Amino acid sequence: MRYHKIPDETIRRLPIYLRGLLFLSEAGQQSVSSRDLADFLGANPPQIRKDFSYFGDFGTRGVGYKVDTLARQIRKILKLDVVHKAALVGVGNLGSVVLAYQGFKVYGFDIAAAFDIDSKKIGRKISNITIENVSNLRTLKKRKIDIGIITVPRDAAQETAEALVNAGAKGILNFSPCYITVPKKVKVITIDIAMDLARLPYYMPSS
Amino acid sequence: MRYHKIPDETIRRLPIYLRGLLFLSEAGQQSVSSRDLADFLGANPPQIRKDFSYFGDFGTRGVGYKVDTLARQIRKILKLDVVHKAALVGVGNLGSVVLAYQGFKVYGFDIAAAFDIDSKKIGRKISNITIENVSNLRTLKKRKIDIGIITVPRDAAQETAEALVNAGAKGILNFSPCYITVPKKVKVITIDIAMDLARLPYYMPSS
DNA sequence: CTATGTGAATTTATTCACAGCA
DNA sequence: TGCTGTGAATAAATTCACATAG
Repeated sequence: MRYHKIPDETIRRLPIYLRGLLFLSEAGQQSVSSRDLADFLGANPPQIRKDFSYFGDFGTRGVGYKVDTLARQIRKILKLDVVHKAALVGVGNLGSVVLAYQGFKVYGFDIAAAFDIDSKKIGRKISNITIENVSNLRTLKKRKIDIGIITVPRDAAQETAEALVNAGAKGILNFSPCYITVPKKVKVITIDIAMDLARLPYYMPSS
Repeated sequence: MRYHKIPDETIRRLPIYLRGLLFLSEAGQQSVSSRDLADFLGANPPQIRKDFSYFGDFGTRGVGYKVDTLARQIRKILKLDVVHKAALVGVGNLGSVVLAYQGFKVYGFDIAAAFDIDSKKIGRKISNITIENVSNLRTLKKRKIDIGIITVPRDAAQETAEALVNAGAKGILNFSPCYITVPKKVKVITIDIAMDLARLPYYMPSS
């Protein structure tokens, strides 16, 4: 293995591989070939092998990959091998669901705090998290929280992002349907499910 | 403009452009340059121009693009200029939120039906939709519903997909964290927000 | 003078074919 | 023999530079 710049597309796929490996591991499978994994995930084998090869020789020729070992390697590459604490801002409909969602845990995420601006919500508990006033955001650094999850209405997204960055957030998961500006060192990933749905008809046969 | 195969990446970006244009339109802006739109969306100007150029000459040199006209063009390209009826299967936590979500309407989507397997839920109403028994799925074609939204637990995702395809679905939005197999003519888009969150730490400075 | 539209150059990503190791 | 790892070939996407139209 020689030095290669790692394609962003490879990074985008690693969580998918990890998801599959965790499933196979739960199912008791110990070893998997690139072909089997590809079939399981709807991917293609050379792609998988090349993606892994950027990081080292993870497999055994003639055999395949050890499921658990590979999962651990990917976790490490993605820096998911340490717990990341996150704070959610905006406990409305969507925010409540994200807060209650259990699917983050397996990737090492712990939503450790929730904030809202509505005094009627403050003090209430959802999924064992007490909702705090947004003015408490400044306590994030002290609490070792470095990820922000934005589930406020669109108009408030930019200011929320800025508050999170000021409070020390290094990464932001933005559920508001808009672009937000942050300092370069902060990584933002925006999720807008309507955007995904919106390209479905293009690919659908016109009947 | 000559013939070009249209990149998938362009299709992926069109909804983002549309989102921005709709916002600008609401704000009363009539005209926009590729530079302004790029600034607003966090994109880059030549990219935007090239993307549009695949479909025709939408702009005016020296001036820019007419916001409303361009929005209408993109809608047409994405086939969002007709109403698409969708059926949601699995009215749990996530399903209820998706059902109540108003953000799809602006792109011409109408969640016209909801199904669940739990008899306690059947007959209840959410967002003016009465939850039906999944056995009613076979009525989809008659009701001109051609999009399925899967919000069932992972174990039930594949069978739900098959039921939807049998009922005539041409496109599926899958919220279950797994790959689902369908006939080639059916387009599936899978959304797994944990996948997006999972690549955030990789890009975050190690502090 | 401004901002689009686009061929050409460049960069990035995928696929292929097969050498190499268990 | 089987499946990985990878350089080379191919394909796809982005960026650039600038001719062109308003």
